[in-house]
Amino acid sequence: MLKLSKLTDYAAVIMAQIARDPEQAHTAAELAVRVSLPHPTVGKTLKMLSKSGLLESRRGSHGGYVLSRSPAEITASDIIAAIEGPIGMTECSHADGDCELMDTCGVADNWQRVSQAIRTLLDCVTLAHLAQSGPLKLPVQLPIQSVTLPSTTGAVREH
Amino acid sequence: MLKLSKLTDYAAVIMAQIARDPEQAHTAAELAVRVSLPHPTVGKTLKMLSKSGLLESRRGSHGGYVLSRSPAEITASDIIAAIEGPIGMTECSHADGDCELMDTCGVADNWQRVSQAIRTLLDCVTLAHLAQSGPLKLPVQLPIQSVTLPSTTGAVREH
DNA sequence: GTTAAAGAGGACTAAAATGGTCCTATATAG
DNA sequence: CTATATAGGACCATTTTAGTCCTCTTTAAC
Repeated sequence: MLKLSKLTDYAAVIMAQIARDPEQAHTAAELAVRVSLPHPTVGKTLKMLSKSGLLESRRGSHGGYVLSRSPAEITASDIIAAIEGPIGMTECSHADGDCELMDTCGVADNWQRVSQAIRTLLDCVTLAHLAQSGPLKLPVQLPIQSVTLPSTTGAVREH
Repeated sequence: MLKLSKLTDYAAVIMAQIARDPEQAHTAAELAVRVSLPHPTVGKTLKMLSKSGLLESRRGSHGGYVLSRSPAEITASDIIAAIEGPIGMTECSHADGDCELMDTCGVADNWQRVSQAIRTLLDCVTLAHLAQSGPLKLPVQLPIQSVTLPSTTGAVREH
């Protein structure tokens, strides 16, 4: 399924919520109500986002969270990485290269390229995009310039 | 992490192994040795791949598995979907729309666009690509023509 | 100062997904 | 008839994930 974890999903929703009112500081309690999720869970998510530097927190009375950068400067990659750690399709796509199947694997290099392509894609999607309420009519080509894949004779399929 | 499951990883390695010698029928036992994985696990993976139509099986003595299409016509999407089911980053990106948080979510549409982009990307990666042993020097631009994202004022970041 | 509101940090539990094994049935070649 | 394979599940152990809770610290207001 290549799915995001629930917490990551929550994180995106919460970040979008904050992005729609970026001046205010938002408390966990308030956000929990807005996104219809339990307070402790929202709190946990906010802590993670804060710890990875996507949010800034103010403690004490009148405290809460604000975005540490503008919505256009926070990417989907950032949010995913904040909750799930480094983005990669395989263990070996980022790790310290201690996969014992390296020699019999034979596909590691190419999976890494694909992982890189997905990272690039997610780098292009900003919180500003995500926070937009409805689907927009204006299509924009996604630039994936930095992505390269090995060429096989005619093996790129057309769809 | 946006990670593939181990079984999917195995599936890719196994498919690549078969793709490198596509004439022969390969038994689970033989492939298990080649990819240094336990026989039962390889067997399970092969069954899944066979059930989704990526492999054809011949039972009985002298049996085994062969690709049901050429390596250039089997995509990474196919392999992932065979093991993990439909590709999508969120529950709602393919399901029957019964997410109870729909109204407070506000990001569903855009996640679905991103999911679609990843699907398109993975559709462009074929088994022929994956089966290539080493990293290749010939870079090829990935065509992501069919992918569109909502446009926000200048919110697409350059990298 | 005291108090109330808020986040920080971590421990803990319950539930779900995943990985892996094994068993029985069925098909096929020789 | 027998040996060799896959088909199809059942099953269990492990890991991951989700979710809750408790205590500590910080801050603002009175």
